[in-house]
Amino acid sequence: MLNETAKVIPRDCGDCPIRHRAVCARCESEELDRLDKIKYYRSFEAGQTVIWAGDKMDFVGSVVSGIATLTQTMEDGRTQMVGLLLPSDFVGRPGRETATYDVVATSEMVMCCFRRKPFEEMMVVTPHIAQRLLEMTLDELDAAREWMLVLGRKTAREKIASLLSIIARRDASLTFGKTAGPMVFDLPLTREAMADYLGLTLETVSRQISALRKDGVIVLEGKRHVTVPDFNRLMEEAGDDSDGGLLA
Amino acid sequence: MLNETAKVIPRDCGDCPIRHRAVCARCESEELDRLDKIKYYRSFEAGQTVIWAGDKMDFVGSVVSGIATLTQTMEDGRTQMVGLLLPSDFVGRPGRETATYDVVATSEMVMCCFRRKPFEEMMVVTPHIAQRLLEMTLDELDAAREWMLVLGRKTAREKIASLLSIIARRDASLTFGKTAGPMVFDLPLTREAMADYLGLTLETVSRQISALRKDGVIVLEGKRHVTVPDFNRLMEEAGDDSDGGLLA
DNA sequence: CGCTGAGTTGACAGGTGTCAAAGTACGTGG
DNA sequence: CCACGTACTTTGACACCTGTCAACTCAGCG
Repeated sequence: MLNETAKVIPRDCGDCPIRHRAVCARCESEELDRLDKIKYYRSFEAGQTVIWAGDKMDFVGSVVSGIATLTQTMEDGRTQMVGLLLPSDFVGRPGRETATYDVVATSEMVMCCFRRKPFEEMMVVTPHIAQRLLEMTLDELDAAREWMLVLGRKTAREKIASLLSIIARRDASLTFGKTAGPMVFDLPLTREAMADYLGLTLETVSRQISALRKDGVIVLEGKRHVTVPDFNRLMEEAGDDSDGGLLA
Repeated sequence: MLNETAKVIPRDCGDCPIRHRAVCARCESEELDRLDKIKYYRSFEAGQTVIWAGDKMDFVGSVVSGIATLTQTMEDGRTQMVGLLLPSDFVGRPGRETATYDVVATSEMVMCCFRRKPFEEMMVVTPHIAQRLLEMTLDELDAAREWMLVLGRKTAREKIASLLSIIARRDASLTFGKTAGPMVFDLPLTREAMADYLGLTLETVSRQISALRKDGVIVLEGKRHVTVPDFNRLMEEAGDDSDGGLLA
C-alpha cells in the first residue's frame, strides 16, 4: 500500500513529489537552479518538534512527505491546533524572524528548507514564487475560515464528522477520487491531536467516534483504520451541504 | 469626537484615509493613476448586505470607512463570523468569480471597488499590488489563527474579554496608543454580532458582559460605551500573556 | 401612546469537561 | 518467549458551563 507518510528525499527537484503543488510550482528550470543553491532537506521523526513558538527561525520551507501540526498554547496548557501541514504546505513566513506557532511532526516527515534571507531576496526578484505563495496563503485563509465555523458552531458529533470528511476527501484526491464505493483511510492523528484540532477533549473525541461507529456512519478496524460506507451520510452528519466541497 | 464609522468619500487617492495601509499602499503615482481608471466608490447603510455567499462578484475592493462583517451560515441558520472588515481591509479574492461568504455592513460604510477583470490583469504586471496583498493576507491568516484559539479553547468570559481587548487595542492604535490611563471606546457590534464572532449565544454574551461589569473589569455607560480602567486586568481575564500582543 | 428592536435576566435542560478506572497495542528487557 | 511498562484509547459517573425558552426592561420613534 502506498504510505503517504513514508520518508522520501528527492534526488532533485525533477524527482520531487510536491514539485507541482509547492511554493516552487510555477518556477522554471533556471529559477529552480537558484532555489537549489539555498535549499537543504531535513528529516524529522514522529513526535519531534520542528520549532517552538518564539524561537528564531532562519529557514522557511515545504513539507515534502509526512504530516506536521501547527499549534498554539496558552499559559495554563490549553492547546489549539491552528494548522495541519500536509505535503506541499509551506512553513514559516517570509519577513518574519521568529516562529509564531509550535510546529510538530506527527509522523516521520521530510522538509525542503530554504535559508530564509536568500529566499526573501529571491522572492523580490522572482514573481513566480510570490504569486504561488499568495495563492497558497489565500487557500489557507479559506481553510482557516471554514475551520472557524467548525470550532464556533458545530456540535462534537458534527466536528468529528467534519474532520473525517476532510481526511477522507484528501485521501480520495490522492487515490484518483473515485466518488463511488466506500472510502478507506487511516487516521493520521491521535485522539488527543484530533481533540486539539477540534477544540474538544480527547474523551469527547473517543465517545463521538464510538457513537458514529455504533450508528454505522463509519466502520473501524483497530483504532486508526476507517471505512466510510456512505460519504453523503458522513457529510450530513457533518452538517454540510451534501453537494458542496468537492473543490477542496 | 472622531467617528471612525463616518461616511467619507475621498476626492482622490492622495486624499484617501487608507492610502498607506490598503492594497494600494506600495503603488506609485503612475500605478495609482491606472487603478483610478478601474475604481469607483460605493456607499452602504448600516445593516445593508454588500454581497451574498455564492453570488457572482465582479469587483474586489477596500473598506475605506465603516465596518463590515464576513459570515458563514449553515443550512439550519447557525452563523459564524469569520472576518471583521475594518478600514483598509480587502474584500474579495482575485481569480475567484463568486463570493465565498456573506459580507454585511454593520455601520454606514464606504468601499473603494475595483472592477475585477482589469484588477486581475493589473496584478500580473504590478508586483507592488501582489506584494502588498500577500502581506495583508498573511496578517489575516495570523488573525484567523489567533481567533481559532479563542473559538476552540477559551471560556465565554475569556472570549468576551478577548474581543474587548482587540477592540480596545485597535482604538488605541488609532488614537496614538497611550497605554497609560483608562481606555474608552464604543462597541461597533450588537450583542448578536458579538455572539456570532465568538461562537456564543447573545444571552451568554449579555451575561458575561454583565459579569465583567459587576467585577469592575469594565465600566458601561449605556449599552455600547465601554471604559477599561485597567487594561492588564482585561488581558488577564482574556487568558493572554499580559505583555504580548502589542504587535497587532 | 404603543410599537419595535436591542438588551437583560431567570429557570431549566443538556452537552461537554473533569476525574477516575480499566482495556488494548506494542516494544523492551529479563 | 513471556512479563512488564508505556502510550494510547475507551468507558463510566458526575458536575458545570452554556444553550434554550421565556419574560421583562429600556430607548427610540412614528
